[in-house]
Amino acid sequence: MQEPTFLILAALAARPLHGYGIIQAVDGLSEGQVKLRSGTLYGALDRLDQQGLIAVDREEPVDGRLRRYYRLSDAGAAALAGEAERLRRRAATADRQLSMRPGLAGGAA
Amino acid sequence: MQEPTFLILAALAARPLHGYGIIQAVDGLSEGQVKLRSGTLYGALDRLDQQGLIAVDREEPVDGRLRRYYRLSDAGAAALAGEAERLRRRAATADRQLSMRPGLAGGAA
DNA sequence: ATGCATATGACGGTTGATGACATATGTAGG
DNA sequence: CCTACATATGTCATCAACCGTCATATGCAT
Repeated sequence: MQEPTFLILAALAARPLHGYGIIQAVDGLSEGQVKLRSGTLYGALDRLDQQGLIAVDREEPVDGRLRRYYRLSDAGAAALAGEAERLRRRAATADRQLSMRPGLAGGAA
Repeated sequence: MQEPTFLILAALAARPLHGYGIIQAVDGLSEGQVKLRSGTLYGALDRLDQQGLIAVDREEPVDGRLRRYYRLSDAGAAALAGEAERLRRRAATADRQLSMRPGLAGGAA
């Protein structure tokens, strides 16, 4: 799972959001590091919906246009939690390996 | 940076390795979760070399064939450390968001 | 002799992210 | 009034990275 996908799920975990709301939430969650493009977003939304990780929560007509809210499904929450755990393991692994790096003073070896 | 790339850098952090050694190291580091394909590996090796994150350490002729060892560069170590930190933040963000999930007993809200 | 681990590498296909574009309303400023 | 920007949804072509498969070759064990 890539970062944009991961952050979309994370954004939807707290509450249902519509497309533009997700873009803003991801911007906030990533401290401005990840600017989600609409191309990335709507493609990911379709994909995640098909995979059952998210679902349409409700549709509200605003200014004569349909605003679609998505929410995280139970499967999506599980996937997100699993991925978070995975990331933590990877980070720990990298640190462990870096501490064994040759030519480093203060190595644990 | 994707997971295979990340794990290649992590594998090389501890010591220089040749291609097949990296495949085995990644398998071990990921506790068998990530089986690196040779197609992924050699493509990533070329790319990371071009980016200056890894470098050829030495070349040893074994059985009439060249075995090429790569090592992590300083830039690669910095990139790996930065990415690890990034992963940790993402994991924490996801957990925080999940704890705010509606319909959950025991939410911190 | 058959098969498996070791070992390097190329090639085509798929997936997911990116960048650019199209479209439309509300709002603020000149 | 006109311009520009935030809000808002969506499509399309392209690209980067990964995946699966194939090709090739040696050493070792059965």
